[in-house]
Amino acid sequence: MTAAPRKAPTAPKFRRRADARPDEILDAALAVFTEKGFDAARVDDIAGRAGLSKGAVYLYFDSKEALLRGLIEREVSPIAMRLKALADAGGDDPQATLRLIVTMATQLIDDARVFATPKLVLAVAARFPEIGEHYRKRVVDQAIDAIAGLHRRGVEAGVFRQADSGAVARLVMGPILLFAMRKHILGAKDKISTTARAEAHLDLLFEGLAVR
Amino acid sequence: MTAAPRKAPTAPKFRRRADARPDEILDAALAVFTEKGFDAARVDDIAGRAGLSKGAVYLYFDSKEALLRGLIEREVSPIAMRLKALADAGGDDPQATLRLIVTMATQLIDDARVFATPKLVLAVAARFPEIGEHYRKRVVDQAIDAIAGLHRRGVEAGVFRQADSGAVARLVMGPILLFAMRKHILGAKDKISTTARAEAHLDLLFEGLAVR
Amino acid sequence: MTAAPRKAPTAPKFRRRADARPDEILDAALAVFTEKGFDAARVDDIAGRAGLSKGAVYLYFDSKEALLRGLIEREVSPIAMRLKALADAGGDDPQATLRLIVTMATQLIDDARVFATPKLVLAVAARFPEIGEHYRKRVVDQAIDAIAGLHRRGVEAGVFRQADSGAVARLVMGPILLFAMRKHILGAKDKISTTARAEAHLDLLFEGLAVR
Amino acid sequence: MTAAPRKAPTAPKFRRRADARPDEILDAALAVFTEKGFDAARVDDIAGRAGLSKGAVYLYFDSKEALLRGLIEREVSPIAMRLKALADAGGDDPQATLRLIVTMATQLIDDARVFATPKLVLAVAARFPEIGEHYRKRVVDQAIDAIAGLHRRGVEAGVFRQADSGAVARLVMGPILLFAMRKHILGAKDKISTTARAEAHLDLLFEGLAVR
DNA sequence: CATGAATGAGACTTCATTCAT
DNA sequence: TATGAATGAAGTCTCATTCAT
Repeated sequence: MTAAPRKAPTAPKFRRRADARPDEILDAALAVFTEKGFDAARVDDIAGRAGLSKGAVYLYFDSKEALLRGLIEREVSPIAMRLKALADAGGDDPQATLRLIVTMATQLIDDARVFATPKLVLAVAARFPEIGEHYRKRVVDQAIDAIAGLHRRGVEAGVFRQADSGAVARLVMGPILLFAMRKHILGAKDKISTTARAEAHLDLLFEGLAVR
Repeated sequence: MTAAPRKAPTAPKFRRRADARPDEILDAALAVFTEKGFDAARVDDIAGRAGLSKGAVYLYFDSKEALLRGLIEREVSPIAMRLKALADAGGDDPQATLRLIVTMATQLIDDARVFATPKLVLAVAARFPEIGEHYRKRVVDQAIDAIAGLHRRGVEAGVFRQADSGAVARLVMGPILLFAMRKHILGAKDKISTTARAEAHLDLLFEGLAVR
Repeated sequence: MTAAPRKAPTAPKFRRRADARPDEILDAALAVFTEKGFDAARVDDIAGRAGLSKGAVYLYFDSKEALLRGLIEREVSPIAMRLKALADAGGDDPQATLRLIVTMATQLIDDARVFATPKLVLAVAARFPEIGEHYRKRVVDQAIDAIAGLHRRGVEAGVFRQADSGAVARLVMGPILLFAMRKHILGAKDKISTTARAEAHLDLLFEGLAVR
Repeated sequence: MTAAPRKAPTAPKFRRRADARPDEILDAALAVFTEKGFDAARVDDIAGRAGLSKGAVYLYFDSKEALLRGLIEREVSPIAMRLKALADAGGDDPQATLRLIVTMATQLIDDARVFATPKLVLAVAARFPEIGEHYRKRVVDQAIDAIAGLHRRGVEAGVFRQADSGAVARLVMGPILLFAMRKHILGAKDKISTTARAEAHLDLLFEGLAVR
């Protein structure tokens, strides 16, 4: 609805920064959403962190929800792309490729900023199921499929044992996710070196548990 | 884990064991919180689902947040207890115990009601870090420790290969969690039989990936 | 959207007044809407005038617009009913009936409270065309039809000259409306006695209408 | 009454006689105000419809309210002038003059653009009483006085019956206003030819007014 | 114990107005 | 002149919380 006559607002304190704005706002939104959750985050906070007034945010995004969706989309796209590439490439030495993937994933996900989006998606998925689903399809399932494909090719090449490729993918990704969740969501503080962790994971992956 | 038992089914709808109330309210709270998230859930909804008026909820709980904390606590306690038992017991046949654990965990976590609390905790942890931490300490880390202990004893017994026990625990739990997350939080619909899944997981766990 | 944790509000100062509330609120709404117009009226004002807090208004009405619609409806219904009665009744002495109608209408519409709703409708119709249309159909056209019918019956009875009944109706109602508009909307202050006005109007009307 | 004339149709869209601007803006303002009402109209809309940026509007008008006042003033002035002329002139044949007035007024007011200002004034008068009053004094009362004067002179000339001149004026204008209001404000759709309507009105008018 | 009317803080969103460019 | 980014006041609506009954 509209309103009674407005008083003269004070002049803007800062001047335009052109079209970096949407991205800056999304950065701020990611930070605040991740910190407080979607609902508890106030648009004011986001605006403040982006160095803008509340109203300015609405110059670029229609609503708080649009902010969330735009954010997820921005974060999802490049990942999805990289994963697609991953899925297609890396076939000649499946073992080495898997090593690389595990090492990199372990390292990457250790970075709070990298895990910020997944964390947010997890928190928000109950309230916005399509966001969760979208993220799954474009990221989680993409990753799983990439690893499953890698496994299948490894089987064909005779370097991987015949097995349920989906289970393999979960065996590869699950532990990494579990660690990230404990650390970034549940506040675990344990300081294990990333490389050690990756090594231990790979070791188990390749050797299996049981003594033979 | 869900609704409290009613005494006489033919009894008037309004008379029940007075002390069942708090539990019924927590049941309702869990349902609504899980569905909508903590912030979006309205106390009114919870009251309604519990068959009470909003005001009545405040006879049993001081605040919405108290509802959340009480809920987590109620759900955490029995699990923590069971996990403690698990950690202490099951030493004589580590392989069989592990099989049992994986099978049961896979099965249990498939049930949306069982995963409701973890899901809620994940969603709420950014806003209430102590809740996340509490849950981690009493549940996640308990489970990890239990499995790690099992592994260590298995190593001593010569049935498990020497390895980083924490990594083993993650290898065991991670994939189960990953699957649950995809299903219950990210809305995945794939219908794989639980037992098949448990089997595949165990197979990989015991055999390792690489051909030897 | 929802929000951060709430502080404890102070207790309600007044106690329930049961189901007179909606009507009291509509009274207040009519007053404030008429005074300031729909947009400039603040729900707070309405609530205040009804002796309630802002929030309480929303216990009874979904939105400010619902308030407006509810209000119009409440005001329209009894008028529509009376007009319907008018249309059906008063056939035996068309001249006397017309005298009565003009006198009463002139008198009634002189009362600012009576003209408050038409005034509001006029102000609001551009923004809410259906409200305008609804009011027209149920009130304005009803009145016009009633008078036109009266004229037609008068013609049949031989007491009114043959003429376009719609034009007659406008000749009867138009001047009354014009006066009301000048007074209640455009702030005219002229103090002509209502009866004198009605007489002058009737005089002009009958000199043209009556058969000679 | 509407868009200002463009010089060369082939000229660049951006160059026009600089002083046409205010008028173009007022045209746009009238359109938007009439459509949505004063409060609901956004300065942005007005600017857009005038082919300018929001900021540019403020180069010509101090505020939204100034826009409204300037608009009313612009629309009022020529009418007021014409009415003054009407009042002074047209004395020799009062009957013919009245015929002319009724016919023209009926025709004119049928045009939505002509009635746009009265419609706006009606909608806005509750919020800005001075505007309503100003409009009444300069337009409504001018018109009434003109007709009343015409009547008086007609009485002196012996062609009109002795009567309350104000009532006569209302009898002349009221029906025309009523029809316009139904059509332009309350959305009535009836398609009666203007001339037929004027004739019917005049017929009724003269049968009562004329000396016999 | 239970109800539900009432409160009031607070958050989202809109938009008149300003001003550097 | 003209633009359009930016501000911030203000208003609608929601909902946790309270308390008379």
